[in-house]
Amino acid sequence: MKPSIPKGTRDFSPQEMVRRNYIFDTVKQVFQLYGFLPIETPAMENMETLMGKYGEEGDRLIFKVLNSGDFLNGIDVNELQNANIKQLTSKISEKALRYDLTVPFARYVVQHQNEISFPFKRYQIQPVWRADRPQKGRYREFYQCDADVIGSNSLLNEVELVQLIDDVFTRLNLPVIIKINNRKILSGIAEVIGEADKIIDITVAIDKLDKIGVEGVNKELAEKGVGEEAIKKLQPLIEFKGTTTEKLNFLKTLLSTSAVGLKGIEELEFIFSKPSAGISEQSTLELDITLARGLNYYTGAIFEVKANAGSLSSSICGGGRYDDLTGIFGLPNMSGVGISFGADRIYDVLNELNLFPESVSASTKLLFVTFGEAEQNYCLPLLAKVRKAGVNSELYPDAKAKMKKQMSYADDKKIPYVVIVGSDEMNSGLLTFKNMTSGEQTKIDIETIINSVK
RNA sequence: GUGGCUGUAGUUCAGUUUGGUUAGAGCAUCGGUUUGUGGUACCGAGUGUCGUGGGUUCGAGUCCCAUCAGCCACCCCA
Repeated sequence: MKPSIPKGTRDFSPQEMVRRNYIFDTVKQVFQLYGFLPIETPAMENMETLMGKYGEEGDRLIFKVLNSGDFLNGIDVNELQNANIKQLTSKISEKALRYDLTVPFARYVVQHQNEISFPFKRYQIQPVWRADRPQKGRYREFYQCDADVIGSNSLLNEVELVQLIDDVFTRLNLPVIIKINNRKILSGIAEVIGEADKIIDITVAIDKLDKIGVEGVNKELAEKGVGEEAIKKLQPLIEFKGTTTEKLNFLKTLLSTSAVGLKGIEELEFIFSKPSAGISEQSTLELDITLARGLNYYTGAIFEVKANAGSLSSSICGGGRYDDLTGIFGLPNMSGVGISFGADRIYDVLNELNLFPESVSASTKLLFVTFGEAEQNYCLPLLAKVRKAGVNSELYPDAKAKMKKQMSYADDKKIPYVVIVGSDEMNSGLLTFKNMTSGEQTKIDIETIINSVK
């Protein structure tokens, strides 16, 4: 059998893991800096926890887990043949792999509401799974790094999240463009053009503007049954260009008859008025009226971040405010706002742009090379001493291995120093100490070695 | 769910156009030159059901059909 792994999944070798940890560590540090606390939730959730939260497309992409044991128990042949997939699925599968971290978090909050003091700021870094067709920047198993504040309506949370995003990407040295919009504005627009019930179709179409252009958007709108008149009304909005202030003023006129729309504008004005605290020079903050985001549960601000360099055009971070995610689980009036970093996509971008720092490794510094068991025994206490001094070190384990083999091992592992021990060294107590970068070697005692390696 | 491209050694690929003897190369791995010296040198070694199944043919890695897998794009998304 030829070994392989499922489509869309990957192994991570040491070099990749070191780099991935660099991303996770950076994100985690910033999360903690902003006062978020960690939680974890199980890989699997009950099916009904997940279904229906992500739209129709989302349901299709949820990985279902087959019931254990005789999963066909109680299913008759007719049912199998008539194949109402949805109904059948619910009978043979009660669990599913989590699709994101936000919905499990909402479930967690409801379930643990009595232990939590609100507002609750949590972060969560775990893999999620989607039964999507893999392609560039898209995997079936990938890590999300989420930070959410729940139980607070304050728009200051939105402001903080923008700064947090900026902080993370500044630390990663990655120039990004942070786009903001507000679902209320999109609702207002749908309302004003008289197609309030088509809000989802309209936002999805508008979202594709920079990809398929004005004509493409209009075509899609028409296909979805949006009236000609309504599409016409939409044009000035789609084509509008200007500064943030200009955009907001323009929207105020356009949405003057929509209470929701005006509320959305007010919220955005607040957010844009605050971060005088500062976005770093390498990041751009932009109000993008066409930003929509597919997830159904967003109700207020929405965020999306794209790398300002490199070939990956999809978003590397996204989020928004949801007013009633916990309502479905029985806890109403609990507003939350959060963002999610896509670690794997960030990795791809940093990798392409060569932005990983050179020295992100904590590997072995010193290797003991010996000629046999006697030498190994002589080295063991020395090894313990070196480790006690806090130096990452190891002893080549196979006593019969040739020197060449041991030296190659050090070289492959990029171990900077080697200590060679044979009978001479054991007799004199002066060990051969070799600097693998310069090739120089000297005979010194173990204390001197520790001091020069530290 | 829709469309396009690609499957040959551990890996990256050549060979497919125009069917013809024993299917090659780089890298990696292992061994040796050197029983106490790596990264540079030289010598040597090994591995393939040519993705799978069927068909055409005297003969198929090469042509045809099916199937599976991977990649890319759409949809959607981190």
